[in-house]
Amino acid sequence: MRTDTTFKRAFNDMIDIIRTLDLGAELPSENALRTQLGVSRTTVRKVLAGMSARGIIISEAHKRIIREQPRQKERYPKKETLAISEQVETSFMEWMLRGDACPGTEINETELARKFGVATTIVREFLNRFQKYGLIEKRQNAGWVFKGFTASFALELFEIREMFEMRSARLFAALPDGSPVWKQIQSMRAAHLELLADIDARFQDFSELDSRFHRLITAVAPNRFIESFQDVITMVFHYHYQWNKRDERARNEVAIREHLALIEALESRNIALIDRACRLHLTSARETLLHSIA
Amino acid sequence: MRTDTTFKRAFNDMIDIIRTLDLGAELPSENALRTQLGVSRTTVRKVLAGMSARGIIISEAHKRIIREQPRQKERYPKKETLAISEQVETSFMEWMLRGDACPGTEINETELARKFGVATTIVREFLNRFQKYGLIEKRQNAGWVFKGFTASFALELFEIREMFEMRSARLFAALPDGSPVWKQIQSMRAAHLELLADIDARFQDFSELDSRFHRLITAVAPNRFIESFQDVITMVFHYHYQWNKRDERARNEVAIREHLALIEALESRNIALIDRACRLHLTSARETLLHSIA
DNA sequence: CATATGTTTCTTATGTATAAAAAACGGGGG
DNA sequence: CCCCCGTTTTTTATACATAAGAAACATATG
Repeated sequence: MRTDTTFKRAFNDMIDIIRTLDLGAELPSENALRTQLGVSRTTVRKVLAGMSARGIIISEAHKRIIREQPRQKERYPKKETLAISEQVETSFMEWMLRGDACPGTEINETELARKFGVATTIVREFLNRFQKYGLIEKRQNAGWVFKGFTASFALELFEIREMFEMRSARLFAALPDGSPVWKQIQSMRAAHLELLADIDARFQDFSELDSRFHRLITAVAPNRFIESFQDVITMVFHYHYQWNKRDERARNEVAIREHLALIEALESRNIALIDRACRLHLTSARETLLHSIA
Repeated sequence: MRTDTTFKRAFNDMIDIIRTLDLGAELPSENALRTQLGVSRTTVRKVLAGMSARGIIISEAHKRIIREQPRQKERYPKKETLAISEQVETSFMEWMLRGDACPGTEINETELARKFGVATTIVREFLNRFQKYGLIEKRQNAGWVFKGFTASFALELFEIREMFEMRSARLFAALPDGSPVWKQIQSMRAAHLELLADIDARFQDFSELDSRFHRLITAVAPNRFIESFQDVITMVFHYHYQWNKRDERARNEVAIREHLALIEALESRNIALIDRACRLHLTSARETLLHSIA
C-alpha cells in the first residue's frame, strides 16, 4: 500500500552516480552507497537489483561492475519520486491558491481525498501539519475552516517576521571578526551579485536564494521557534508567487538590491544602519505581498 | 470504531441541566438543547433516549417531562468523556515528563501505540500536531526524535515569549480610556486578589489563571501566530508543573504578585513602567522554569 | 409558515491491514 | 576485530473499513 517513491528517487540518483564512473568500473560498497543516497541499505539493494535486471551493472561475487551507461530515459518521472504526502501538499496549495477557496470555506476531508485521489488518512495528516501555517483552523468533530489568504494574514505574518528578523540582524553587530558567519555572508553576497548580473534569465531562482538568505540571518542565534516560523514564510513565498507572477522580474530585482544593502549594513556593524536596511526590506516585501493579494 | 465520548460528555452535561429544573418540568426543545450542549441534534437525541431508558425523563408526544432527578452515580466517569486523541496527549506527556525519555531518544510510533493501547494512526496524528511545540522532530521514513525538555528549550521559549509579551504590553500604553479591555483587566485583578487571599488552599488554581492572564494581554492586538505560541506556553506550564511540584505554593504566590504589579503598570500607561514590570515577571518565570529543569 | 421531531445521508474519529523501507542479526573473509 | 553482504525482523506510509456524530432532508403540528 505504501508507494515506492523512495526507491525510485534513489534509482534516479544512482543513475547520476554511475554516470560519474567509467564503464567496467567497480561500484562502491552497499554501505557507501547507502550514505551517498541517503536511504537504507535495503533500498540500495533494491536499486542494485533493478540495475542488474536492466543490464546496467553485473553483480559478481562481492562486487558490482558497470556494464553499460544508463540512459536518461530509464529515469523514473519526477512525479513518481514524490511521496503521496508531498503530492497532497501541492494539490492542496493549488486548490487553495487557484481561488477555489474563499475565506470561510469549509474544508471537507473526504471531499479533498476524493478530489486528490488519495486516502483520507493522508489528507487528515496533511491538514494537521498544515495547521501551523495559520491558514486553516480545526473545529471539533466537524472538519476544518479555511481562513483565507487575506491581507490580515499577510500583516500578522509580517509583524512576526519583523520581530524575528530585526532581532537576528541586530545580533550581527556584536559578532566577532572571526566568526565563520562573515564568510557565509560574503558568499551570499556573491550569489546575489551573480543572480543580479543574469537577472533577465534567472529571476525565478530568486525564491530559493531569498529563503537561504533569511535562514542564514536568523541562524546566528538558533531558536527552534524562529526556524519553524521560517517554514511559514518559505511556504507563503514559494506557493503564493507561483500563482502571482505579475512583475516577478522587477520585484525580484528590487529585493536583491535590498538584500545587498542589508549585507552591507550587517558588515558595517552599525546598529542604526542595520535596523534601517532590515526594516526597509521588510516593509517593501510586505507591500509587495499585500499588493499581490488585493 | 469511533468512541462515544461526545455522547457521554453530553449526557453528563445534560444531568447538570436537568438538575436546574423541577420535577415534572418540560425539557427545552432538541434544538435548544443542541445549542446548550454544543453538540449535534443527533447526539442530543441519543442523550434523550438514554435518559428515557433510565426513567429519568418520559417522552410524550412532542415533549419530554422530568420524571425523577438523575443521581450523580449515573454520570459517566471523566475518562470516558475524553476522546482517544486527548487521552493520548496525557499519556504522552506522562511518558515524556516522567523521565522515560532523555534528549535524543527515538520515538517509535508502533511502540507508543502499544504502550498507550491505541491505534498507530492516532499516535501518528498526535505526533504531527505535537511537533509545533518544538520538543520532537521528524526524520524522513524513520520516526521521530525527542529533543528533550532541556534548558535550551526553556531559553528559546522565553526568548520568543519575551518578544511577544513585551510587544503586547506596550500596546496598552496607547489604548483609549474607553476600551473594554480595561474592564477585563479590572476583573483580572480581582481574580488575582481573590486567589491571593486564599492562596494556601487554592494555589493550584493559579495555572489556569496564569494562562488566561497572558492570553488577555496578547489579545489586545490579535495575531494568530502569537496566539498559537500561547498554546506552547500553556502546554509547558500545564504539564511540566504537574510533575514538578516543588515550592509550588511559594512560586505561584510570587507570580501572582508580579501579575498584580504588571496590571498596575499597564493601567499607568507608562511605557517604562510597563516594560520593567513585564520583564521582571518574565525573568522570574524563566528562572523558575530553568531551576525546575536542572 | 415556522418550529419541532423523525429519517436519511454524509463526514469524522479510530481501528486494522499490508507493501515498502529501515534496522537488526548473522556468518564469512580480510 | 571490522567491514561486507545475505537474511530476518521491525517500523513506517498508505489504504481501507466502520461506528459515532454532524448535517441535510422530510414530515408533522400548531
